[in-house]
Amino acid sequence: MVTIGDIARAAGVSRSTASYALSGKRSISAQVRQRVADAARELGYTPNAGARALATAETRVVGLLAQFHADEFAPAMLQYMLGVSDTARELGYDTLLVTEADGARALRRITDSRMVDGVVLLNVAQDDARLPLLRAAPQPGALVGLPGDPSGVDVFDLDFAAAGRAMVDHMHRLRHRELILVSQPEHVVERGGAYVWRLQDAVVQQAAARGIGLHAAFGPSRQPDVGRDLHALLDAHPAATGLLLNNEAAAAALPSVLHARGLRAPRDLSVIGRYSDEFARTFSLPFSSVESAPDLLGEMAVRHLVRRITDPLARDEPHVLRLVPPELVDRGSTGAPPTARTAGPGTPPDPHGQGGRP
Amino acid sequence: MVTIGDIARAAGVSRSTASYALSGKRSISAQVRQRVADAARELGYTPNAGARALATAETRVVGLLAQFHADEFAPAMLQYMLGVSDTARELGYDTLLVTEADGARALRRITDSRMVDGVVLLNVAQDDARLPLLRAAPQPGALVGLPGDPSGVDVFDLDFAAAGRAMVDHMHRLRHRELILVSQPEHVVERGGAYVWRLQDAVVQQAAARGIGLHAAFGPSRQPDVGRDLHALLDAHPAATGLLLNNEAAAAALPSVLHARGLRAPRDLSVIGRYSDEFARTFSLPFSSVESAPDLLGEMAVRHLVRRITDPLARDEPHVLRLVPPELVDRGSTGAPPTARTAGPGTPPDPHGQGGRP
DNA sequence: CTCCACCGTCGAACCGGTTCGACAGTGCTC
DNA sequence: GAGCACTGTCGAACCGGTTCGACGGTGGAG
Repeated sequence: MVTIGDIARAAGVSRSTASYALSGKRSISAQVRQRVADAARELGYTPNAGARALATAETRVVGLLAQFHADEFAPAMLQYMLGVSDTARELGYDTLLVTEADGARALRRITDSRMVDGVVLLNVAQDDARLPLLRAAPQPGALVGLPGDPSGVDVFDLDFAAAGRAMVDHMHRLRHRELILVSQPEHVVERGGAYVWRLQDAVVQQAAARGIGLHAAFGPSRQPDVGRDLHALLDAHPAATGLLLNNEAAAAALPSVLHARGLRAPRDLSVIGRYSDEFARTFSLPFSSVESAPDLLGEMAVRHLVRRITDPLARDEPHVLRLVPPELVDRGSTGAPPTARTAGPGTPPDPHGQGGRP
Repeated sequence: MVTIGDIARAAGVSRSTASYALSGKRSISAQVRQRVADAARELGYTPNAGARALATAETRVVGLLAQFHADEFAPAMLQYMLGVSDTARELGYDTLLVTEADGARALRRITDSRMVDGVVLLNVAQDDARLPLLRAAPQPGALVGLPGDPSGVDVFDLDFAAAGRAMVDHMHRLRHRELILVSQPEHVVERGGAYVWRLQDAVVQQAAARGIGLHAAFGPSRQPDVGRDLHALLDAHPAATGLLLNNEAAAAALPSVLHARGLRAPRDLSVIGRYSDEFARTFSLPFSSVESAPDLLGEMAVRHLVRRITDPLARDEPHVLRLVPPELVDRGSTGAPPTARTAGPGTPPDPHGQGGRP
């Protein structure tokens, strides 16, 4: 391999001069600078990353810790990963992807060995085992996902509570009186997927405040369960005229379910999901949704992370906790409720009698 | 940070002795070995990755080059990535994820700077710009995807030709006489996505050999185009009784299309896709499919790559080109053809008159 | 008892960069 | 014309590991 010594020899200068000529950290005569640049180009010189890391104590690599659980919807994760990776590259950083099941051990490995200058954690749980390690690590960290204790790191997430309220309010404005909410699988909640109940609690509260009947359920993340469960929910609550989905798999399965039941949105049922526009287009999902903005969140996390890495002043700034406001993308799947959801006989319009607002 | 010098001092030995005690590359007395191990554990010693890379000329990192094109179906890529990443970790390697648009430049960067010990290329095109660079690089490389010239690297891919023949033969055994094939968007082919025409050519040939009528079309990769195109195809070829899909987006959109037309598989139309079982479960796809085995392919690529990295004998072994045989996963979406696909009036059973086999 | 082999340990060199301090040479000021 | 500041370059040290060659000490063979 070609080293800086080779460049120096070719340019007829010392190694240190070659280094300064390339980095520009000291003034170097124009002739020497040119000779060094020419030599580097001709010999095809690329600095050895390990040697540079050793000398400068920085690697220009960020760690990306993604955890994949069997009961979660993996494809949604890809968009976060791309947001992180693309932004990192734009800022001159490479991305070390870690998908190890034991995220805490992996985090310790890459931080202790100084493989990375900073770390982005995806899919952060309420009480995330990786967090204490990250706080103790010498490298800064940024999270996508809000943990119970956000201290010591920069946190970025969708404002799930506001998203829940926006969903309910949208339905309320259209005069819906009874809604179904399908959340993520209960396992996700048990594991600490706080965003599930952040949205759910907000939906429940806002529905109560608006005098709207609400049926909240956890949905599976896989077929055929998720389709079966959707059928069961619609069977169980025939008076519900609106469906809120905080579950990508349920959204993906819903078109088949609706068609099987001869229902159409928004004629028979209004539907709002919570997923990205990219996701909707890729999977042919015709439902309005609260944009989850994975690429944006990944990008924000990396930008803040890199600022903390490179700007010595930024290292001691107070940590940010940024919840991006939800944006409802209208794909025309909501409208006024039908008088009764099914044309079938005897379905009462409001069997729950929760009444309207005063 | 704690270095091997700290360990050596704590254990009362020299740095070299500490190194040998930890690596076991020379015989060391049991007492010293124990003292060093204790010191390392108590002080929480982890070797500095950069220093080790500099000294040993290996990083224990593999590069993963994934290219995302706007007109391709991104989620399918995730499974390849996980296959690579998980297997690499199992073998003691970390994964440097590169999603840069200019894959050739990225490849040069990570190989020249010795950030990686080897490279896996995903989504390899017929005439892939990254390939000449990879052959010239000092690190070994493995591909997922078959290029025009597979020399100098290990290649792993699904046997798309065999997959095409298997699809046709399956339909032929069920006595279908007219089929539609939906491939990837034409842009994918133009860019060099050889797998598209490897499957398509095989389907065309095998159909001709079996005396089956075939309508081959490129499908878009996004909604709403893909749904519209499926409708148009079914309109244009009312006599076709079987549908072959080499296009994930089309498979994802098909359930809605079928329901909208009042068709059911396999009663009215037999369907075979080409995607992974994981993919089918995640996206609620009820169609039989040729398993594309992304995790397996990623795993094979990494295993061979690591063997070439670590085994000095393996470096000079002839390169392998492994096409894994297709496996048809039966989800019950194929059956005998109906006498006519639609119950509507006047659809001739075999308007193309290609006739059966002798 | 001597010689030799082997075991366990150490010091030094090396990997390929970066950076600090020194210093020769130049041009300016007074 | 002496003193000074500044510019451009160099040598050496350092980052934190690994590894080579040397060497003292021990035990066994002859």
